[in-house]
Amino acid sequence: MDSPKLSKSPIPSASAFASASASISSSSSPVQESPFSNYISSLSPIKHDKAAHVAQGFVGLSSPPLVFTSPRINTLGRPQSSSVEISQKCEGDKKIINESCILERSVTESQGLVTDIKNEDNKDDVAVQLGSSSECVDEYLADPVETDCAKSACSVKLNLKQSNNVLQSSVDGLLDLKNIKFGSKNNVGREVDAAQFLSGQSEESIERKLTSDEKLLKIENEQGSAQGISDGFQKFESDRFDLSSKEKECKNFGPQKDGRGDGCSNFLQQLPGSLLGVQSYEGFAKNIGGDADVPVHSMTHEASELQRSMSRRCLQFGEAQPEATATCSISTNRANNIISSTSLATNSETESLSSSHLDLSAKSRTRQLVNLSQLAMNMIPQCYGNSSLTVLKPSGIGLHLNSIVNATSMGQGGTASMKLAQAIKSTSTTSCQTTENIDNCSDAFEKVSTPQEGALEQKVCTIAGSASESLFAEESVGFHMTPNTKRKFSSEDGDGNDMFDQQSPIKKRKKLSNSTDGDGCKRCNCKKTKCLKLYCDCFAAGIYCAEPCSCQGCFNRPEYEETVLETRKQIESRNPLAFAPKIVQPVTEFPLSNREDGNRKTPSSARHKRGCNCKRSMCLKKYCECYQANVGCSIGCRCEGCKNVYGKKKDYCVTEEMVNRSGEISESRVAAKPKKEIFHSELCDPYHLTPLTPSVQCSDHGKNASISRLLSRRCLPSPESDLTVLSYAKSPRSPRTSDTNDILLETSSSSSKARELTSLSRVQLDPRSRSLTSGGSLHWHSSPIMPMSPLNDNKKLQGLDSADGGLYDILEDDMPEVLKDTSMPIKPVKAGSPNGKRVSPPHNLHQLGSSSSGPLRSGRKFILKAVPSFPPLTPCIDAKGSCNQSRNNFQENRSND
DNA sequence: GAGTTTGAAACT
DNA sequence: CAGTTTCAAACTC
Repeated sequence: MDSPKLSKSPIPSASAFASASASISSSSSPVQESPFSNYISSLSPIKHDKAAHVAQGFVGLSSPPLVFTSPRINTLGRPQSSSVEISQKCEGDKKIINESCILERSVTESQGLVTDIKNEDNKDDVAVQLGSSSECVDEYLADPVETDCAKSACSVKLNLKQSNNVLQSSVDGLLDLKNIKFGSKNNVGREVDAAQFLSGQSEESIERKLTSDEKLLKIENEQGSAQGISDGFQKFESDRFDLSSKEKECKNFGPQKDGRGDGCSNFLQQLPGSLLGVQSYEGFAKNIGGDADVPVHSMTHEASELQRSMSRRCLQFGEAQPEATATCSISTNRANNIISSTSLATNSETESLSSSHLDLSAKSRTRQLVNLSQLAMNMIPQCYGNSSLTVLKPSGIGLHLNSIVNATSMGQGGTASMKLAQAIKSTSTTSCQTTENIDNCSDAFEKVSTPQEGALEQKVCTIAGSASESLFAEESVGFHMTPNTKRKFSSEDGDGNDMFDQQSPIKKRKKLSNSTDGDGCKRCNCKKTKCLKLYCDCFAAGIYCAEPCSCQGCFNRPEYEETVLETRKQIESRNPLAFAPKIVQPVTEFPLSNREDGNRKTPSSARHKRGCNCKRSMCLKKYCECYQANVGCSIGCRCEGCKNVYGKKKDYCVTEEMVNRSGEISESRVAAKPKKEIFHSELCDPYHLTPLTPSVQCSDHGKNASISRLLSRRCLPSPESDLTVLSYAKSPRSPRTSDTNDILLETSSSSSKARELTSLSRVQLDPRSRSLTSGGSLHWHSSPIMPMSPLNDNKKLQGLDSADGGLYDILEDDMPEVLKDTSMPIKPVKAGSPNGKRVSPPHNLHQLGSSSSGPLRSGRKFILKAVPSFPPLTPCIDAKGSCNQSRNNFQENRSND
C-alpha cells in the first residue's frame, strides 16, 4: 500500500518513488534528466519521460540491473498487432477469463482484505485527487498503452466489460479490490460469459474494425456509448496522441507529454496495426458494453468514464499491458480523475506505465519502442515506491539467480502469476493478516497462470491470470524485469518493510522459504550485511527488500535509497557486472526456421556465466547456482563430480568436442582455425554446446559451416545482458577472475576496440551473413557491455539487421546506457575468463575485423541473458515450451523439497 | 527450530 | 591472484 514514507521519502534527485509520489501527490512530477534519459529522449520523447522515471528507480542507476532488465529484442519476435493476432489474443483472453473463475474463489476468500483495502484506497484517493498529477499519470500512461492496445485489443475489451460490471457493482466509486484486481466475482462470472461471447465476436468485430474506417467505427461506437466515452474517444481519436491536448491535461508532465506524444505518434506510424488495435479496442469496448449483459445503456458519462477508469484499473492491476492500452485509448481527464479516485489506481497507473512501456517494447520493433521498453523498465522502480500493488511484470527473468530462480522455477507464466500473487499478498498483507487468504490467492493465481502458460504467446491479459500470461509473454519476449518486478513487489511492501522486520525471524523465514518456491520470489534473510552486499539476493537482484524478507537491519529499502545506490556503485566499480545476470542464454546463431527444426535454443541451454564451484553438492542441490538456475553446468564450471540434472559439465565438454570437430570441418572450408581455438571458443559458448541440444548444433555446424560462421560472426558479443562472450580460443581454464566481467571485458576490453570489433564484424561479415541469415536471427542481444558503435556505424549495420526488422536498432537501444556510455569507466577486463574459460587477448579483437580467422569465427557466443528469457529469435511458442519445461522442473524441485 | 553444510562473496 | 574469511542460503535433523 502506499506508504506515507514513500511519498515523504526525500529522494528528490533519483528517488525511484519520486515519480510515483508525484503522481499521488499534487507535487509536480519531477522529471530529472540523466544521461540515460537524455539518450532516450534523443531517440524518442516518450522514452525521455520514462527516463525520468528511470532516474527515480532505485535501480535506476546505471546499474546493470536496469540495463539487463531492459527489454530484449524479443519485441522483434512479437508480431505486430494485426487482426489475426488480436483475435488470437481474444481467445486467449477468453481462456483467461474462464480461469478467472478460479481467481474468483481466491478473491472471495480474501474478501476480508478488500474492506481494508478499500479504506486505504480511499486514502489514496484523497491523495491522488489532490493533484492533477494523476491525470498526468494517466496521460503519461496512455502513450505506452497504445502499443498494448493494438495487441491486447481483445483483452482490453474484456477488461472494459469488466470495468462496466465493476462500475455497476461499485457505482459509489469505490472499487473492491477484487474488482480492481480480478474483477469482482460477479464481474468474473459476467466476464466469463462476456468473454465467451466476446471471444466469439471479438475476432469478427476486431477484424471488422480493423478493416473498417477508424472514424466510422469510433463514431458509431461513440453514438452507441455514453457521451462521456465519446468525449474521451473524440479526444483520443482527434488527438490520440496529440501532445498539445495532453499538455493541457498534464501540466506536470509537460516534458513527458511531448515525448510521449512524439513517441506515440512515431509508434503509431511505425505500427499502424497498433492503432487499429486501439481503435478496435475502443469500438470493441463499446460493443461489449452493448453486447454484454452489463447495462451499459444506463451508463452515464461518469459511469462510462468510471468504467474506463475501472477497466483501466483492472487492466493495470491485473495486467499492465491491457491497462495501458485502455488508458491510451481512453485517457481522458475524467477517466483519469476517476481512476485516481481509487487508491489502487495510482499504483495501477504506475504499473500501467511500466507495463505499458514494456508492452511497447515487446511489440515495437523500432528503436523507439525499445527505448520505451527500457524506460518502462526503469520506470518500474517508481512503482516500487508508491505502489502498494506490485506490477506483475515478468519477474526476474534473468538477472540474478534470485530472479532466475524464481522465473525458472515458476516458469514464466508461473513466475508472473507468482509475482501477481505476491503483489496481492503484499497488498492484502497490510489489511489482511490472514495468511490463508493470501495463500489461497497465490494459489489461485498459480492455477490460473498455469494453464495459460501454454496458451497464447502474447496475450494481453485483462485478468490477473491474463496478467501473468502477458508477463510470461513479456518474459519470453525477452524482458528481464525481475528486478523491477521484485522492486514493485517490494515496493508494495514499501514501508511495509518495517512490518517484515518486525515479524519474527522464523515466520519470515518460513515465508522466505515458501516465497522462494511458492511465490517465486526469493527473499533474503540477511543479518549482518544489512542487505547491502551481494550476499543479499534482493540486493543482488536490484530490488529492495520487501515483506517476505526476514533481514535484520536492512538498508536495502527505499528509505535508504541513497545508501543502496552508493553501495551498488561501489560494488559495480569493483565489478561492473556484479549485478549482471548470472545466467547466460545462448544467442541464436541459426535462423529461426532452423531452430524450429530443433535447433532452437531453450532456456535449458542457458548457462551460468561464471559457472559453479561445487565440490560436495555435485551440482544436485541449490547450493549450486547452476542447478538453482535450472541450467546445466558447462566448461565454465569448476565443479567436482558434477551431476547436474540440467546438464553435466562432462556432457557439456563432450558436446564441445563434437562441436569442435564439426567446427573443424567448417573451418576447413572457411579458414584454418586452430582446433584448440575453436574448441575453446565453443566452450565459451554454452549455447551452441549445450548438452541438451548437442546433436543439433553439431550437425548444423558440420553441415552449415559457412552459415554457422556467418552467424557466429554476426553474433559477436551480444550485448544482451551483460556480456557476450565472443568465441575465442583460449587456454582451457583460467582462474576465474573477479566475475563474469572478465568475459565481458575481454570482449569489450576497450570500448574502442570493442566497437571496432563489433563494427568490423558486422560490416565485414554482414554481407555474407545477410544472405545466410536472412531468416532474421538476432545476433545482437543488446548487451550493455557491448560497446555500441556510433550511430553511423549503426546505420551501416542496420542494413544488415534490416532483415531482422530493425532488431539491431532495438538491441542497440537495449544496451544499457552505462555500457553505452563510453565515458563510463569500464573495468579493465582480464584476459582470463572467470570460469577458466580463457578469453583471447585483445589481439583477437584486432584480428576480428581483418582476418576471417578471428575469434569470432568459431561462431560461438555467450550472451548473458536472463535464464527465463527466451532466445530472441525463438518463437514464443518455443519459449513457452521452454518455460513450461523449466517450470515443471521447478515444480519438481518444489515437490522434492 | 536449531544446527550444519555448502558455496558464493568479500577480504587479505 | 590465491587463499582465507565471512556470509547467507540450503539443507539436515
